[in-house]
Amino acid sequence: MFDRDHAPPGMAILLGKLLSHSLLSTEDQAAIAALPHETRCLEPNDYILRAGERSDICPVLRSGFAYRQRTTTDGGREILSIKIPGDPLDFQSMYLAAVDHNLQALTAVELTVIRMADFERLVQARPAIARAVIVDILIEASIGRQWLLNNGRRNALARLAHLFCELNCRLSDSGSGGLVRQKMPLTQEQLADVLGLTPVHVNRTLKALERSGAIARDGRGIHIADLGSLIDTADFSDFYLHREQR
Amino acid sequence: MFDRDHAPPGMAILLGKLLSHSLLSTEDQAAIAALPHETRCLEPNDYILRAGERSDICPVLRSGFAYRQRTTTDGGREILSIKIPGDPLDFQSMYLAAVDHNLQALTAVELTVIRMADFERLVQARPAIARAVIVDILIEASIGRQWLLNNGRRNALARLAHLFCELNCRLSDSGSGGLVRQKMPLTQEQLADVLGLTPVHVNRTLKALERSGAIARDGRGIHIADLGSLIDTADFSDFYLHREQR
DNA sequence: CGGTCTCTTGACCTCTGTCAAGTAGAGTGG
DNA sequence: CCACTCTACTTGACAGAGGTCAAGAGACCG
Repeated sequence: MFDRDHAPPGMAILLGKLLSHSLLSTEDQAAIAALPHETRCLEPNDYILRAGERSDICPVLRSGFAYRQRTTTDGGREILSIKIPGDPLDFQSMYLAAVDHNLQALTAVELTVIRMADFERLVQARPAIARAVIVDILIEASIGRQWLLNNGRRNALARLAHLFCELNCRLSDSGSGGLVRQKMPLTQEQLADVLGLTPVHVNRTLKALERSGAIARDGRGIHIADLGSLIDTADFSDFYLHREQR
Repeated sequence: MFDRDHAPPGMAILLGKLLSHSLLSTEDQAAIAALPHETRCLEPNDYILRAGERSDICPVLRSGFAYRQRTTTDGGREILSIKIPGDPLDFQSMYLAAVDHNLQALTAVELTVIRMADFERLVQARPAIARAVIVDILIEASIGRQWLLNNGRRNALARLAHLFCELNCRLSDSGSGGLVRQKMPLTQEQLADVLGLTPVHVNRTLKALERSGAIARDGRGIHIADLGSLIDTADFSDFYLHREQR
Protein backbone atom coordinates (compact mmCIF):
# COMPACT_ATOMS: atom_id res chain seq x y z
CA MET A 1 0.00 0.00 0.00
CA PHE A 2 2.42 2.66 -1.14
CA ASP A 3 0.03 5.45 -2.03
CA ARG A 4 2.63 8.19 -2.57
CA ASP A 5 6.34 7.84 -3.14
CA HIS A 6 7.33 11.06 -1.38
CA ALA A 7 6.04 10.00 2.04
CA PRO A 8 7.15 7.05 4.17
CA PRO A 9 5.22 3.90 3.37
CA GLY A 10 2.16 2.83 5.32
CA MET A 11 2.37 3.04 9.06
CA ALA A 12 6.10 3.79 9.25
CA ILE A 13 5.53 7.42 10.18
CA LEU A 14 3.29 6.65 13.16
CA LEU A 15 5.70 3.96 14.28
CA GLY A 16 8.59 6.39 14.14
CA LYS A 17 6.73 8.89 16.24
CA LEU A 18 5.76 6.39 18.93
CA LEU A 19 9.29 4.97 19.03
CA SER A 20 10.64 8.48 19.61
CA HIS A 21 9.19 8.42 23.11
CA SER A 22 8.28 4.82 23.87
CA LEU A 23 9.79 1.36 23.71
CA LEU A 24 7.91 -1.15 21.59
CA SER A 25 8.76 -4.81 21.05
CA THR A 26 9.27 -6.20 17.57
CA GLU A 27 5.82 -7.77 17.81
CA ASP A 28 4.23 -4.49 18.84
CA GLN A 29 5.91 -2.78 15.94
CA ALA A 30 4.80 -5.46 13.52
CA ALA A 31 1.24 -5.19 14.80
CA ILE A 32 1.20 -1.47 14.11
CA ALA A 33 2.77 -1.88 10.70
CA ALA A 34 0.10 -4.43 9.83
CA LEU A 35 -2.83 -2.12 10.61
CA PRO A 36 -5.21 -1.69 7.68
CA HIS A 37 -5.25 1.94 6.65
CA GLU A 38 -5.84 4.29 3.80
CA THR A 39 -4.41 7.59 2.66
CA ARG A 40 -6.48 10.74 2.36
CA CYS A 41 -5.39 14.09 0.91
CA LEU A 42 -6.80 17.42 2.04
CA GLU A 43 -6.43 21.06 1.07
CA PRO A 44 -5.42 23.90 3.42
CA ASN A 45 -8.18 24.70 5.95
CA ASP A 46 -10.16 21.55 5.20
CA TYR A 47 -11.66 20.18 8.38
CA ILE A 48 -10.36 16.87 9.70
CA LEU A 49 -12.61 16.91 12.80
CA ARG A 50 -15.32 19.28 13.95
CA ALA A 51 -16.18 20.17 17.54
CA GLY A 52 -19.26 18.29 18.70
CA GLU A 53 -18.82 15.37 16.32
CA ARG A 54 -18.08 11.80 17.18
CA SER A 55 -15.22 10.24 15.29
CA ASP A 56 -14.53 6.62 14.46
CA ILE A 57 -11.24 7.08 12.69
CA CYS A 58 -7.73 7.61 13.95
CA PRO A 59 -5.95 10.01 11.59
CA VAL A 60 -2.17 10.36 11.51
CA LEU A 61 -0.43 13.24 9.78
CA ARG A 62 1.74 11.78 7.06
CA SER A 63 2.84 15.00 5.43
CA GLY A 64 2.00 18.66 5.85
CA PHE A 65 0.82 20.51 8.94
CA ALA A 66 -2.45 20.65 10.88
CA TYR A 67 -3.85 22.58 13.81
CA ARG A 68 -6.44 22.35 16.57
CA GLN A 69 -8.63 25.39 17.00
CA ARG A 70 -11.49 26.76 19.09
CA THR A 71 -13.42 29.99 18.55
CA THR A 72 -15.37 32.43 20.69
CA THR A 73 -18.94 33.38 19.82
CA ASP A 74 -17.82 36.77 18.58
CA GLY A 75 -15.43 35.32 16.05
CA GLY A 76 -12.10 35.16 17.86
CA ARG A 77 -10.04 32.12 16.93
CA GLU A 78 -7.30 30.54 18.98
CA ILE A 79 -5.00 27.86 17.61
CA LEU A 80 -4.51 25.35 20.42
CA SER A 81 -1.97 22.99 18.96
CA ILE A 82 0.17 22.61 15.86
CA LYS A 83 0.72 19.12 14.49
CA ILE A 84 3.71 18.18 12.38
CA PRO A 85 4.36 15.20 10.11
CA GLY A 86 4.24 11.96 12.06
CA ASP A 87 1.88 13.22 14.75
CA PRO A 88 -1.21 11.19 15.53
CA LEU A 89 -4.12 13.61 15.39
CA ASP A 90 -6.83 12.09 17.52
CA PHE A 91 -6.47 9.49 20.20
CA GLN A 92 -9.03 11.38 22.25
CA SER A 93 -12.05 10.04 20.37
CA MET A 94 -11.14 6.56 21.57
CA TYR A 95 -12.06 7.70 25.09
CA LEU A 96 -14.44 10.66 24.94
CA ALA A 97 -17.86 10.80 23.32
CA ALA A 98 -17.55 14.18 21.61
CA VAL A 99 -14.71 16.10 20.01
CA ASP A 100 -14.19 19.39 21.86
CA HIS A 101 -12.29 21.38 19.24
CA ASN A 102 -11.85 21.72 15.51
CA LEU A 103 -8.96 20.09 13.69
CA GLN A 104 -7.95 21.52 10.33
CA ALA A 105 -5.29 21.12 7.70
CA LEU A 106 -2.83 24.01 7.84
CA THR A 107 -1.15 23.22 4.54
CA ALA A 108 -2.05 20.59 1.98
CA VAL A 109 -1.81 17.35 3.93
CA GLU A 110 -1.74 13.60 3.49
CA LEU A 111 -3.39 11.64 6.26
CA THR A 112 -2.96 8.00 7.10
CA VAL A 113 -6.35 6.93 8.39
CA ILE A 114 -6.91 3.88 10.56
CA ARG A 115 -10.30 2.65 11.72
CA MET A 116 -10.59 3.48 15.41
CA ALA A 117 -12.02 0.01 16.12
CA ASP A 118 -8.89 -1.59 14.68
CA PHE A 119 -6.60 0.61 16.66
CA GLU A 120 -8.61 0.11 19.82
CA ARG A 121 -8.25 -3.64 19.49
CA LEU A 122 -4.49 -3.18 19.29
CA VAL A 123 -4.41 -0.95 22.35
CA GLN A 124 -6.43 -3.44 24.36
CA ALA A 125 -4.23 -6.35 23.37
CA ARG A 126 -0.86 -4.64 23.72
CA PRO A 127 -0.06 -2.74 26.91
CA ALA A 128 3.09 -1.17 25.49
CA ILE A 129 1.09 0.41 22.68
CA ALA A 130 -1.53 1.64 25.15
CA ARG A 131 1.26 3.19 27.14
CA ALA A 132 2.75 4.87 24.08
CA VAL A 133 -0.64 6.41 23.32
CA ILE A 134 -0.87 7.86 26.81
CA VAL A 135 2.67 9.23 26.63
CA ASP A 136 1.78 10.93 23.38
CA ILE A 137 -1.34 12.47 24.96
CA LEU A 138 0.63 13.66 27.99
CA ILE A 139 3.37 15.29 25.94
CA GLU A 140 0.80 17.21 23.94
CA ALA A 141 -0.76 18.36 27.22
CA SER A 142 2.63 19.51 28.47
CA ILE A 143 3.10 21.56 25.32
CA GLY A 144 -0.31 23.10 25.91
CA ARG A 145 0.74 24.13 29.41
CA GLN A 146 3.84 25.79 28.01
CA TRP A 147 1.72 27.77 25.55
CA LEU A 148 -0.39 28.89 28.49
CA LEU A 149 2.73 30.15 30.25
CA ASN A 150 3.99 31.88 27.13
CA ASN A 151 0.77 33.62 26.22
CA GLY A 152 0.13 34.61 29.81
CA ARG A 153 3.54 35.79 30.92
CA ARG A 154 5.71 36.72 27.93
CA ASN A 155 5.58 39.64 25.54
CA ALA A 156 5.02 39.34 21.82
CA LEU A 157 8.73 39.11 20.95
CA ALA A 158 9.43 36.28 23.37
CA ARG A 159 6.25 34.41 22.41
CA LEU A 160 7.13 34.45 18.76
CA ALA A 161 10.71 33.40 19.46
CA HIS A 162 9.48 30.61 21.72
CA LEU A 163 7.17 29.21 19.09
CA PHE A 164 9.99 29.17 16.56
CA CYS A 165 12.25 27.36 19.05
CA GLU A 166 9.60 24.78 19.80
CA LEU A 167 8.77 24.03 16.20
CA ASN A 168 12.46 23.85 15.42
CA CYS A 169 12.96 21.23 18.15
CA ARG A 170 9.96 19.19 17.17
CA LEU A 171 10.77 19.27 13.48
CA SER A 172 14.40 18.38 14.14
CA ASP A 173 13.32 15.40 16.23
CA SER A 174 11.00 14.23 13.51
CA GLY A 175 13.97 14.15 11.15
CA SER A 176 12.95 16.94 8.82
CA GLY A 177 15.86 19.21 9.62
CA GLY A 178 14.23 21.92 11.70
CA LEU A 179 13.52 25.53 10.86
CA VAL A 180 17.10 26.42 10.00
CA ARG A 181 16.55 24.62 6.74
CA GLN A 182 12.81 24.52 6.46
CA LYS A 183 10.50 27.53 6.31
CA MET A 184 7.92 28.32 8.99
CA PRO A 185 4.64 26.89 7.72
CA LEU A 186 2.30 29.45 9.35
CA THR A 187 1.02 32.70 7.86
CA GLN A 188 1.19 35.80 10.01
CA GLU A 189 -2.52 35.54 10.70
CA GLN A 190 -2.07 31.98 11.92
CA LEU A 191 0.88 32.98 14.08
CA ALA A 192 -1.37 35.63 15.60
CA ASP A 193 -4.02 33.02 16.37
CA VAL A 194 -1.47 30.83 18.09
CA LEU A 195 -0.02 33.62 20.17
CA GLY A 196 -3.17 35.52 21.10
CA LEU A 197 -2.04 38.59 19.11
CA THR A 198 -3.26 40.44 16.03
CA PRO A 199 -1.73 39.91 12.58
CA VAL A 200 -0.57 43.54 12.53
CA HIS A 201 1.37 43.12 15.73
CA VAL A 202 2.87 39.82 14.59
CA ASN A 203 4.11 41.67 11.53
CA ARG A 204 5.77 44.36 13.62
CA THR A 205 7.30 41.78 15.96
CA LEU A 206 8.57 39.68 13.09
CA LYS A 207 10.39 42.72 11.78
CA ALA A 208 11.97 43.25 15.17
CA LEU A 209 13.20 39.65 15.22
CA GLU A 210 14.54 40.09 11.73
CA ARG A 211 16.37 43.30 12.64
CA SER A 212 17.98 41.50 15.58
CA GLY A 213 19.28 38.83 13.22
CA ALA A 214 17.44 35.96 14.92
CA ILE A 215 15.36 35.11 11.87
CA ALA A 216 15.74 35.73 8.15
CA ARG A 217 13.03 36.19 5.58
CA ASP A 218 12.80 35.54 1.87
CA GLY A 219 9.53 36.71 0.39
CA ARG A 220 6.93 35.10 2.62
CA GLY A 221 9.31 32.49 3.92
CA ILE A 222 10.68 32.71 7.44
CA HIS A 223 13.53 30.64 8.77
CA ILE A 224 15.85 30.67 11.72
CA ALA A 225 19.09 32.57 11.23
CA ASP A 226 20.54 32.58 14.75
CA LEU A 227 19.12 29.87 16.98
CA GLY A 228 21.12 30.94 20.01
CA SER A 229 19.74 34.44 19.89
CA LEU A 230 16.23 33.08 19.45
CA ILE A 231 16.62 30.78 22.46
CA ASP A 232 17.82 33.73 24.53
CA THR A 233 14.99 36.05 23.66
CA ALA A 234 12.48 33.20 24.15
CA ASP A 235 13.90 32.04 27.49
CA PHE A 236 13.52 28.62 25.88
CA SER A 237 14.16 25.28 27.50
CA ASP A 238 13.10 21.99 25.96
CA PHE A 239 12.30 20.19 29.23
CA TYR A 240 8.58 20.38 28.58
CA LEU A 241 8.91 18.39 25.36
CA HIS A 242 10.00 15.33 27.36
CA ARG A 243 12.62 14.43 24.79
CA GLU A 244 14.61 12.27 27.20
CA GLN A 245 11.73 9.86 27.56
CA ARG A 246 13.24 6.65 26.16
CA MET B 1 -8.85 3.88 57.94
CA PHE B 2 -10.95 6.92 58.67
CA ASP B 3 -8.29 9.51 59.25
CA ARG B 4 -10.56 12.58 59.50
CA ASP B 5 -14.27 12.73 60.03
CA HIS B 6 -14.90 15.84 57.97
CA ALA B 7 -13.76 14.29 54.71
CA PRO B 8 -15.13 11.22 52.94
CA PRO B 9 -13.51 8.05 54.16
CA GLY B 10 -10.55 6.45 52.44
CA MET B 11 -10.73 6.18 48.70
CA ALA B 12 -14.35 7.24 48.37
CA ILE B 13 -13.48 10.63 47.03
CA LEU B 14 -11.33 9.31 44.17
CA LEU B 15 -13.96 6.74 43.39
CA GLY B 16 -16.63 9.42 43.21
CA LYS B 17 -14.56 11.45 40.80
CA LEU B 18 -13.83 8.54 38.47
CA LEU B 19 -17.48 7.45 38.52
CA SER B 20 -18.50 10.97 37.50
CA HIS B 21 -17.08 10.34 34.04
CA SER B 22 -16.50 6.59 33.74
CA LEU B 23 -18.31 3.33 34.33
CA LEU B 24 -16.65 0.93 36.76
CA SER B 25 -17.84 -2.53 37.74
CA THR B 26 -18.47 -3.42 41.36
CA GLU B 27 -15.17 -5.31 41.37
CA ASP B 28 -13.29 -2.34 39.93
CA GLN B 29 -14.79 -0.11 42.59
CA ALA B 30 -13.93 -2.56 45.33
CA ALA B 31 -10.36 -2.79 44.06
CA ILE B 32 -9.98 0.98 44.27
CA ALA B 33 -11.58 1.14 47.71
CA ALA B 34 -9.13 -1.50 48.90
CA LEU B 35 -6.01 0.42 47.85
CA PRO B 36 -3.59 1.01 50.72
CA HIS B 37 -3.20 4.73 51.29
CA GLU B 38 -2.41 7.36 53.82
CA THR B 39 -3.54 10.88 54.53
CA ARG B 40 -1.21 13.85 54.44
CA CYS B 41 -1.97 17.43 55.46
CA LEU B 42 -0.26 20.46 53.90
CA GLU B 43 -0.28 24.21 54.40
CA PRO B 44 -1.03 26.80 51.70
CA ASN B 45 1.76 27.03 49.12
CA ASP B 46 3.45 23.81 50.26
CA TYR B 47 4.81 21.91 47.29
CA ILE B 48 3.22 18.60 46.40
CA LEU B 49 5.43 18.04 43.34
CA ARG B 50 8.35 19.98 41.91
CA ALA B 51 9.29 20.33 38.24
CA GLY B 52 12.18 18.05 37.34
CA GLU B 53 11.49 15.50 40.07
CA ARG B 54 10.40 11.93 39.66
CA SER B 55 7.43 10.89 41.74
CA ASP B 56 6.40 7.47 43.00
CA ILE B 57 3.17 8.48 44.69
CA CYS B 58 -0.27 9.17 43.35
CA PRO B 59 -1.82 12.00 45.38
CA VAL B 60 -5.54 12.70 45.38
CA LEU B 61 -7.01 15.92 46.72
CA ARG B 62 -9.30 15.01 49.59
CA SER B 63 -10.09 18.52 50.79
CA GLY B 64 -8.91 22.00 49.91
CA PHE B 65 -7.59 23.33 46.61
CA ALA B 66 -4.33 22.91 44.69
CA TYR B 67 -2.77 24.32 41.54
CA ARG B 68 -0.22 23.50 38.86
CA GLN B 69 2.24 26.23 38.04
CA ARG B 70 5.21 27.05 35.82
CA THR B 71 7.42 30.13 35.94
CA THR B 72 9.58 32.08 33.52
CA THR B 73 13.24 32.79 34.27
CA ASP B 74 12.45 36.41 35.08
CA GLY B 75 9.94 35.50 37.76
CA GLY B 76 6.61 35.44 35.97
CA ARG B 77 4.28 32.76 37.27
CA GLU B 78 1.38 31.18 35.43
CA ILE B 79 -1.15 28.93 37.11
CA LEU B 80 -1.89 26.14 34.63
CA SER B 81 -4.62 24.23 36.38
CA ILE B 82 -6.77 24.44 39.49
CA LYS B 83 -7.64 21.24 41.28
CA ILE B 84 -10.70 20.85 43.48
CA PRO B 85 -11.59 18.26 46.11
CA GLY B 86 -11.78 14.79 44.60
CA ASP B 87 -9.34 15.49 41.78
CA PRO B 88 -6.45 13.10 41.28
CA LEU B 89 -3.32 15.23 41.14
CA ASP B 90 -0.77 13.22 39.23
CA PHE B 91 -1.39 10.32 36.91
CA GLN B 92 1.33 11.70 34.65
CA SER B 93 4.23 10.33 36.70
CA MET B 94 2.99 6.84 35.94
CA TYR B 95 3.99 7.43 32.31
CA LEU B 96 6.63 10.15 32.09
CA ALA B 97 10.06 10.18 33.70
CA ALA B 98 10.08 13.76 34.98
CA VAL B 99 7.43 16.12 36.28
CA ASP B 100 7.21 19.19 34.02
CA HIS B 101 5.51 21.67 36.38
CA ASN B 102 5.11 22.51 40.03
CA LEU B 103 2.10 21.40 42.01
CA GLN B 104 1.23 23.33 45.16
CA ALA B 105 -1.45 23.52 47.80
CA LEU B 106 -3.63 26.59 47.27
CA THR B 107 -5.36 26.38 50.65
CA ALA B 108 -4.70 24.02 53.53
CA VAL B 109 -5.25 20.59 52.00
CA GLU B 110 -5.62 16.96 52.93
CA LEU B 111 -4.19 14.51 50.43
CA THR B 112 -4.95 10.86 50.06
CA VAL B 113 -1.69 9.32 48.94
CA ILE B 114 -1.42 5.99 47.18
CA ARG B 115 1.85 4.32 46.21
CA MET B 116 2.20 4.62 42.45
CA ALA B 117 3.32 0.99 42.20
CA ASP B 118 0.06 -0.13 43.79
CA PHE B 119 -2.03 2.01 41.53
CA GLU B 120 -0.10 0.94 38.47
CA ARG B 121 -0.79 -2.70 39.28
CA LEU B 122 -4.48 -1.89 39.39
CA VAL B 123 -4.39 -0.07 36.08
CA GLN B 124 -2.60 -2.96 34.42
CA ALA B 125 -5.05 -5.50 35.76
CA ARG B 126 -8.26 -3.56 35.17
CA PRO B 127 -8.89 -2.02 31.75
CA ALA B 128 -11.88 0.01 32.93
CA ILE B 129 -9.74 1.74 35.53
CA ALA B 130 -7.03 2.40 32.96
CA ARG B 131 -9.69 3.92 30.77
CA ALA B 132 -10.99 6.11 33.58
CA VAL B 133 -7.48 7.42 34.15
CA ILE B 134 -7.13 8.40 30.50
CA VAL B 135 -10.53 10.08 30.49
CA ASP B 136 -9.46 12.10 33.50
CA ILE B 137 -6.24 13.14 31.76
CA LEU B 138 -8.12 14.09 28.59
CA ILE B 139 -10.68 16.22 30.39
CA GLU B 140 -7.93 18.14 32.15
CA ALA B 141 -6.29 18.71 28.77
CA SER B 142 -9.57 20.00 27.35
CA ILE B 143 -9.84 22.47 30.21
CA GLY B 144 -6.31 23.61 29.46
CA ARG B 145 -7.27 24.28 25.86
CA GLN B 146 -10.20 26.37 26.99
CA TRP B 147 -7.91 28.45 29.19
CA LEU B 148 -5.71 29.00 26.15
CA LEU B 149 -8.70 30.29 24.22
CA ASN B 150 -9.80 32.54 27.08
CA ASN B 151 -6.42 34.05 27.78
CA GLY B 152 -5.70 34.52 24.10
CA ARG B 153 -8.99 35.87 22.82
CA ARG B 154 -11.03 37.38 25.66
CA ASN B 155 -10.61 40.55 27.65
CA ALA B 156 -10.08 40.67 31.40
CA LEU B 157 -13.78 40.91 32.25
CA ALA B 158 -14.76 37.87 30.21
CA ARG B 159 -11.77 35.86 31.42
CA LEU B 160 -12.62 36.42 35.03
CA ALA B 161 -16.29 35.63 34.44
CA HIS B 162 -15.33 32.49 32.57
CA LEU B 163 -13.15 31.22 35.37
CA PHE B 164 -15.96 31.76 37.86
CA CYS B 165 -18.39 29.88 35.63
CA GLU B 166 -15.98 26.98 35.22
CA LEU B 167 -15.22 26.62 38.90
CA ASN B 168 -18.90 26.88 39.67
CA CYS B 169 -19.66 23.99 37.29
CA ARG B 170 -16.86 21.82 38.55
CA LEU B 171 -17.64 22.44 42.20
CA SER B 172 -21.33 21.81 41.64
CA ASP B 173 -20.56 18.50 39.94
CA SER B 174 -18.34 17.47 42.82
CA GLY B 175 -21.29 17.99 45.13
CA SER B 176 -20.01 20.96 47.10
CA GLY B 177 -22.71 23.36 45.99
CA GLY B 178 -20.85 25.62 43.58
CA LEU B 179 -19.78 29.22 43.96
CA VAL B 180 -23.24 30.56 44.64
CA ARG B 181 -22.87 29.14 48.15
CA GLN B 182 -19.15 28.72 48.46
CA LYS B 183 -16.59 31.52 48.24
CA MET B 184 -13.97 31.72 45.52
CA PRO B 185 -10.81 30.18 46.99
CA LEU B 186 -8.26 32.24 45.02
CA THR B 187 -6.68 35.52 46.08
CA GLN B 188 -6.56 38.33 43.56
CA GLU B 189 -2.90 37.62 42.95
CA GLN B 190 -3.67 34.00 42.19
CA LEU B 191 -6.53 34.99 39.90
CA ALA B 192 -4.04 37.21 38.08
CA ASP B 193 -1.66 34.29 37.66
CA VAL B 194 -4.40 32.13 36.22
CA LEU B 195 -5.60 34.77 33.78
CA GLY B 196 -2.29 36.23 32.64
CA LEU B 197 -3.12 39.61 34.21
CA THR B 198 -1.71 41.70 37.05
CA PRO B 199 -3.27 41.79 40.52
CA VAL B 200 -4.08 45.47 40.11
CA HIS B 201 -6.07 44.85 36.98
CA VAL B 202 -7.86 41.88 38.51
CA ASN B 203 -8.92 44.19 41.29
CA ARG B 204 -10.32 46.75 38.87
CA THR B 205 -12.09 44.06 36.86
CA LEU B 206 -13.57 42.47 39.96
CA LYS B 207 -15.07 45.80 40.86
CA ALA B 208 -16.62 46.04 37.41
CA LEU B 209 -18.17 42.60 37.82
CA GLU B 210 -19.48 43.61 41.21
CA ARG B 211 -20.98 46.83 39.86
CA SER B 212 -22.75 44.83 37.17
CA GLY B 213 -24.29 42.63 39.84
CA ALA B 214 -22.75 39.39 38.55
CA ILE B 215 -20.75 38.76 41.70
CA ALA B 216 -21.05 39.88 45.30
CA ARG B 217 -18.32 40.43 47.82
CA ASP B 218 -18.18 40.25 51.56
CA GLY B 219 -14.84 41.34 52.93
CA ARG B 220 -12.36 39.19 51.00
CA GLY B 221 -14.94 36.64 50.00
CA ILE B 222 -16.29 36.52 46.45
CA HIS B 223 -19.32 34.55 45.37
CA ILE B 224 -21.63 34.41 42.42
CA ALA B 225 -24.69 36.67 42.63
CA ASP B 226 -26.12 36.35 39.12
CA LEU B 227 -24.98 33.25 37.28
CA GLY B 228 -26.89 34.10 34.12
CA SER B 229 -25.19 37.45 33.79
CA LEU B 230 -21.82 35.84 34.44
CA ILE B 231 -22.42 33.22 31.75
CA ASP B 232 -23.36 35.97 29.31
CA THR B 233 -20.30 38.11 29.87
CA ALA B 234 -18.10 35.01 29.81
CA ASP B 235 -19.62 33.55 26.63
CA PHE B 236 -19.54 30.36 28.67
CA SER B 237 -20.51 26.90 27.50
CA ASP B 238 -19.74 23.74 29.45
CA PHE B 239 -19.15 21.47 26.46
CA TYR B 240 -15.40 21.40 27.10
CA LEU B 241 -15.91 19.88 30.54
CA HIS B 242 -17.29 16.70 28.93
CA ARG B 243 -19.98 16.39 31.59
CA GLU B 244 -22.15 14.13 29.46
CA GLN B 245 -19.50 11.44 29.44
CA ARG B 246 -21.28 8.59 31.22
C1' DC C 1 -1.55 39.00 -16.50
C1' DG C 2 -5.42 39.76 -13.66
C1' DG C 3 -7.15 38.32 -9.23
C1' DT C 4 -6.71 37.19 -4.57
C1' DC C 5 -4.58 36.49 -0.49
C1' DT C 6 -0.78 38.06 2.48
C1' DC C 7 1.95 41.21 4.06
C1' DT C 8 3.27 46.28 5.22
C1' DT C 9 2.87 50.62 7.12
C1' DG C 10 1.24 54.70 9.61
C1' DA C 11 -1.84 57.10 12.70
C1' DC C 12 -4.31 56.72 16.53
C1' DC C 13 -6.51 54.57 20.49
C1' DT C 14 -7.29 51.68 24.67
C1' DC C 15 -6.65 48.04 27.61
C1' DT C 16 -3.67 46.50 30.78
C1' DG C 17 0.80 47.20 33.24
C1' DT C 18 3.66 49.92 36.51
C1' DC C 19 4.56 52.42 40.54
C1' DA C 20 3.57 53.87 44.83
C1' DA C 21 0.99 54.94 48.81
C1' DG C 22 -2.70 53.96 51.70
C1' DT C 23 -6.52 50.89 53.83
C1' DA C 24 -8.55 47.04 55.73
C1' DG C 25 -9.01 42.13 57.07
C1' DA C 26 -7.30 38.11 59.62
C1' DG C 27 -4.59 36.19 62.82
C1' DT C 28 -1.51 36.53 67.18
C1' DG C 29 -0.32 37.69 71.55
C1' DG C 30 -1.20 40.31 75.57
C1' DC D 1 -11.02 43.20 74.05
C1' DC D 2 -7.26 45.66 72.31
C1' DA D 3 -2.66 46.54 70.10
C1' DC D 4 0.32 44.66 66.57
C1' DT D 5 1.58 42.60 62.39
C1' DC D 6 1.23 40.51 58.10
C1' DT D 7 -1.09 39.94 54.13
C1' DA D 8 -4.27 41.09 50.90
C1' DC D 9 -6.80 44.54 48.87
C1' DT D 10 -7.56 49.54 46.98
C1' DT D 11 -6.81 53.54 44.51
C1' DG D 12 -4.89 57.08 41.46
C1' DA D 13 -1.68 58.82 38.07
C1' DC D 14 0.86 57.65 34.39
C1' DA D 15 3.10 54.68 30.79
C1' DG D 16 3.34 51.50 27.17
C1' DA D 17 2.41 47.21 24.72
C1' DG D 18 -0.59 45.80 21.67
C1' DG D 19 -5.20 46.64 19.16
C1' DT D 20 -7.83 49.02 15.39
C1' DC D 21 -8.54 51.02 11.03
C1' DA D 22 -7.46 51.74 6.55
C1' DA D 23 -4.85 52.02 2.46
C1' DG D 24 -1.34 50.32 -0.41
C1' DA D 25 2.31 46.98 -1.96
C1' DG D 26 3.93 42.55 -2.86
C1' DA D 27 3.41 37.33 -3.61
C1' DC D 28 1.59 33.58 -5.50
C1' DC D 29 -1.86 31.21 -8.73
C1' DG D 30 -4.46 29.93 -12.40
